[in-house]
Amino acid sequence: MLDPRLFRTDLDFVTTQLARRNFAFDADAYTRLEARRKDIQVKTQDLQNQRNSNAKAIGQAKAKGEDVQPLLDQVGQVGEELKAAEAELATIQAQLDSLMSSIPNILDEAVPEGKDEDSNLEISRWGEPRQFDFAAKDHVELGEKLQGMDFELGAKIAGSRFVVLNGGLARLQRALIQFMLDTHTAEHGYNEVYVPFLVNADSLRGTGQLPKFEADLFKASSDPDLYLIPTAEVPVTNIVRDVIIEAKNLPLKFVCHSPCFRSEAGAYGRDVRGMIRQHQFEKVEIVQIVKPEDSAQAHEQLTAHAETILQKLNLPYRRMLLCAGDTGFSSTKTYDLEVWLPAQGLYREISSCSNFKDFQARRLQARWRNPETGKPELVHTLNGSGLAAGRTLIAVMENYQDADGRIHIPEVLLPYMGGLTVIG
RNA sequence: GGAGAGAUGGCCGAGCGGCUGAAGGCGCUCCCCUGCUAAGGGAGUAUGGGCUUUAACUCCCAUCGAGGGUUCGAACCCCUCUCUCUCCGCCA
Repeated sequence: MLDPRLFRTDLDFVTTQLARRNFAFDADAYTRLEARRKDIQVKTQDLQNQRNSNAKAIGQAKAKGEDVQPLLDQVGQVGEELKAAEAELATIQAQLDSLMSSIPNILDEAVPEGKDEDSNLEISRWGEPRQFDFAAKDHVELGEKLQGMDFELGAKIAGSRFVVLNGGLARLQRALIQFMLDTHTAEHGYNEVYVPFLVNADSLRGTGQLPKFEADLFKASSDPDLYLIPTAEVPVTNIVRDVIIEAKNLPLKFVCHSPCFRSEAGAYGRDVRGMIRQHQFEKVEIVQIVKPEDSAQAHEQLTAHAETILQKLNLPYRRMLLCAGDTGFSSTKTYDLEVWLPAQGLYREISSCSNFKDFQARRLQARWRNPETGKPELVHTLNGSGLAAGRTLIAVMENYQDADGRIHIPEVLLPYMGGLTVIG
């Protein structure tokens, strides 16, 4: 949710900024709605004021033992009028809310123009892709050969876009998760949390998945309304919903492992092969809640924390700055980390690190008390994958394979593998 | 799943249908007093909105778990829901 004041003070700025995203904002419709809201709100509050002073007068007259009947006769129609005005205000307010919550965040100045991923900007590269003296196999082939990755079984048990991992590969994924959690808590100062994997609609509104992206979610129950989380970002960021945080407690840094569930509606035919795009996958998420002045720096830092994982695993990657058209709805600026997949010979998204500034905080009413003003002010929220475990598993398999299709365990994972050094 | 009790400011806690946005206490902030400490005295201390062509103040509106209702008027009465606690049952 954007700042309503920005709309009142600089509507042109809002319109041109949203156009960068190819978001057509109807400023005239907004202006008309806002004018009506103001009108009716003033009228409603006027009537409420009348009602209150009438009621007060009756109360006082009664206390003095006077006859209140003449007063009662006077106030008759205020109630009806007020009721109508309140109903109208509620309708307009709902329209305005629905309009406002469908508007994406304003992009950071640094975000390059462009309509899709082809315009994303490469910021840096790390690591040298390994030279293979044999034809590198992809993870599907490797997984089947090792009898550690079974998509048919996943399909039998659940359906398409599900997988069953077995033996060493299942353990390798768990090792990756453990390694990531340990690194972020011990070296990067994050606090590990365990959270609900089913969330209510309020939480999804807070982080921006609702109302616009319901189709991407799995709804688990209608009474009560519960959804499977598409990312731990949702429950973790909602820790601070409706909270006023003391300045001394900032920044808050959370790390959380969770399964993620995505319906991938609209992704039919894309990435059908293998574990790239599943309905269920494991991810370690890092989240920061910071003072507004710190968020730009925190964004760099948080992205570097995710990069550390790739570096320790010795997986070549590059950092991309997403262009205007590719940046997510709630984000002002997003870095994607893309890991090298040798079988396909390309870099593939494995982490997405975003600065939401106050966009989520406004929906969440997540605030801090600014000691300078003594007033509650909105915090800035950030998050990033640190990393997507399923895709990291793929990257390790493909980058650490040998000519016989065996997977060598990266050194940093050895302590988590119970003595296993090679799978296969 | 069954039976019962409850939800009021940062915390505890009072609250008769009518000057109650809310007593009192604790905490916190500022001031006074005291040689230091302790104690004492005074003042202040919710959030959002109306609000925009400045800012402050005054003013107005809303909010006592949430949503409806009754009423001229609801923290208080009625209904629905959510959550918490106690006991019983079940369970990893």
